[in-house]
Amino acid sequence: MITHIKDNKLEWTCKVRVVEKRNIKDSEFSPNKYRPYILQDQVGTKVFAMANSRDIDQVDRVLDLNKTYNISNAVVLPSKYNVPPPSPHYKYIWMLSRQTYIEKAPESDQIEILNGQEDTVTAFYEFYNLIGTKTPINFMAVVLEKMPREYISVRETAKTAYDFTIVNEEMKPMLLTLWGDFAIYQGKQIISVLDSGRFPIILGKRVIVNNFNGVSLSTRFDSIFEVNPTNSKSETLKKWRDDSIDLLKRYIDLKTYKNALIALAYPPGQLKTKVVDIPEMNIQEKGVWVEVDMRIIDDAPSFYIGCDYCNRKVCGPEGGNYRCLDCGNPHARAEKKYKIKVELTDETGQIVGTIFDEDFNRLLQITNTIHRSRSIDIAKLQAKLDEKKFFCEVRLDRRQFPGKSKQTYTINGVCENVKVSQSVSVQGNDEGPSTERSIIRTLTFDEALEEHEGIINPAIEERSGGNDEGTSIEGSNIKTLSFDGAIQQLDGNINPPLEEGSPQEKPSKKRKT
DNA sequence: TTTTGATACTTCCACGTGGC
DNA sequence: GCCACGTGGAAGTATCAAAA
Repeated sequence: MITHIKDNKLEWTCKVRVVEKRNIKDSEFSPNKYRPYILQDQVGTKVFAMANSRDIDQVDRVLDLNKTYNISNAVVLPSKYNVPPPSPHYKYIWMLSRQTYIEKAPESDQIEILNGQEDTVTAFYEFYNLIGTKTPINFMAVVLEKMPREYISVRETAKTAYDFTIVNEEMKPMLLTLWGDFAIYQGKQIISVLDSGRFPIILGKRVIVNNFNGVSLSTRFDSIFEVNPTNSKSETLKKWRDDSIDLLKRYIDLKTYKNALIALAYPPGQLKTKVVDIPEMNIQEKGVWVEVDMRIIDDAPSFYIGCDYCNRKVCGPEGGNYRCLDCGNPHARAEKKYKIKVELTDETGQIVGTIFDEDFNRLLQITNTIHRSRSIDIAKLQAKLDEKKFFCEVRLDRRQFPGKSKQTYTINGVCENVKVSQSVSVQGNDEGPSTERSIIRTLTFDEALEEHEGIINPAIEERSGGNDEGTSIEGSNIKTLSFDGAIQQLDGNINPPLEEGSPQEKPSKKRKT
């Protein structure tokens, strides 16, 4: 047992499983490098082990993740630092080197993982409620593509960071940002799989949920990843992936990651805040949802020219191709980015906020106004907005501009508030079981398609895929976006996911009222 | 030799000083 | 001697990446 090993005076052998291999790191106080490992014995005690500069490569070739070894006579040192060890009662560190006797245990004699709790995978629909909480979570997903951003400008420096779009088996899309070493090691590994034409499965541990792009995942210093993990949980996801390749490719073309907020927050299920209460609330990280009328304040939609990926302004011609110096996007396209001021009103008060490009385009889609038209008639648009109520997420804008007199708000995730004929639910803040999941409701962006009442369509299968006029996505027969973020394929040649727990499978099992 | 973020900002506390 | 207050360093914590 690990707990019996406290010095180097005795000859010892201990059977352990490699439960974590962390990335190689630079030593804080010397020019050396080290690689940390976490080993676990049969009773669940964990030990922090590491290999140093000149031994890393050799030790690494022997120790495989999730395999069991008999390790003898490693150098054992007391931990000098205040950082909690992986098992609080064992404050020693094992130094692994070329002198360490490491023997692979036979397949019949492997240590099974004992601790279920810390390996629990968090479901995507819980992510929205975890924004800004810094809670480390685990997740498993299919990686769709690498996004063009190469780095993030943090203050005066550019920090390496790669974004990937990922989806789960409910086709909920979102971004995963790998910072620093994670971009260099795991990022490159993922890219090489993607480059070979396959979509890897990724198991991530101890990542946090951020509000970038509405909702996204981001690494912490101690995050770990497994690309194409070999455990039983991943088999189901793998099978689903292999059955859904065409749908995944379609998702890439449609840039569905831009719908992450609507997909993961599920606006109809969110608690609505009254407008009058907003100024009193701290809503920087995760906003609050309101149910409002919308009035456009600007006479004409204002815009700027910016990077098609990171939205940052560039002083260049619209349509130009360039390298974005703000995010490193090597094939950036200078696009018109809309930005309009609107007034949101409910029965308690009103508030002024800004709607940026993505949500402005959503507004145009909702009102069936021609996408990216050269001149948008605000009066006509307003007339269409007047017929509707909207769900929006409101966040406090923490940026201070010169001459900014009062607090401003940013309006995200704009979608139409339509009557929901059946009650639907979403995972709330309570710790309810995950089976209390909503059924898919389809939000139509194409008003002409059906009468208004059909905008929420409970029965996807009943829809016919015939009339494609007015669809907002050119050359595609996809025309609806569910609140769950899944673009529905209507011609039926792709099977929707029907895994256990998928919304279609058990539409109304346990619904909250 | 070798240790799980770095940094900017905030809060806390010991200590010094001056007034009473 | 006690208290209020200021100061500096230590300790703790919040932030790091939206768009003008």
